Amino acid sequence: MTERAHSHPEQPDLPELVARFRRQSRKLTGPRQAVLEILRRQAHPAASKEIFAALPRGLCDLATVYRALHVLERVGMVKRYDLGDGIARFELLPEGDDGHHHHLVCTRCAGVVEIEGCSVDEVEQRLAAQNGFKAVTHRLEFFGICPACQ
Amino acid sequence: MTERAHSHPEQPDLPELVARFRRQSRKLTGPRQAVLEILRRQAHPAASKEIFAALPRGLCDLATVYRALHVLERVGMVKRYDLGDGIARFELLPEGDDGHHHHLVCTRCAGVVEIEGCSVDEVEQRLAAQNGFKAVTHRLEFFGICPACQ
DNA sequence: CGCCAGTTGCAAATCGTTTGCAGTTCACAC
DNA sequence: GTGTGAACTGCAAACGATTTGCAACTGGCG
Repeated sequence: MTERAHSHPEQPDLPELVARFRRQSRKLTGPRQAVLEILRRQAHPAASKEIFAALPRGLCDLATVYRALHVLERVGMVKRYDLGDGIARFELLPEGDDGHHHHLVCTRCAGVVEIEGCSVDEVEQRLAAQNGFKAVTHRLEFFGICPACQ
Repeated sequence: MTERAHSHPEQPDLPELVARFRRQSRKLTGPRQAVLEILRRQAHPAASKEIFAALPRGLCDLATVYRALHVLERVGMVKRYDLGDGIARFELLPEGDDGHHHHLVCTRCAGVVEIEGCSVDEVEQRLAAQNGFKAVTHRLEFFGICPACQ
């Protein structure tokens, strides 16, 4: 399963991303720019290692990719997803968007379908009220077997 | 946050669990029985290490706890949860129940509230139909700040 | 009572991720 | 430009959860 269905119809271009990053008063280095460029082309959450592998050979160390992803997450340009295997995956975040959405993951081939919209918000509200919690959010991912794997 | 709210009102007793386990044609050993006994007393998902720590000192190796939990999971007596930190947690499963439910986790103190019921099933159905997926399930956990931590 | 597949302890191995440290470089000041 | 210091990077070692190889051990059936 490799389809890149209806997702991120219009990824921002590199210059725009770079500008956004600079606005956060961060140093724009080769590795960071390259990581942004890779993320820009991903239709689905990408693991650190995948990003590393997609980088021009030897551009930088794996540790640097991890550090770059942390910075990008901290400044809100990237969102971390946990798709159920213990591997962190990252997606570029549109400016000013919290990027809240979910995924449908094939448990056979690990293929991913992006799900737009989220209907759990009311539940969230109710839970917060009932339990006195603040700042309630949620993590929701779907798993199943995709057509190709059945 | 340590409250053990409205959860598992009636945990099965040890003999019953032991019988269930035996029915799966597994060897009932000291460590396994002890792990069941610990799980029986948990109101919330417990990490392998917590279970290990709660065991009579020196009863068995940590590796054995991991192995026991795997067996219990395989025979459907225990369910694994991922509460967002990279640590597996386990809850005893009532017989014949798939134990599907969710949790509300405090991001400050890691306290857990058990959530009963689940309203995502219709969404699940729709996703399966729309994407041609089979056997669709989901993983949903809520995070927030509990009253005591605010 | 004996056997042996299933279990266990122990230590070493994995795997994703993080970190200490010394050397390098970006971005702003002059 | 050129200098400078804070940020950044490479490398290798450290980490923490979990798994595994292997030899010794033990439930539970015959």
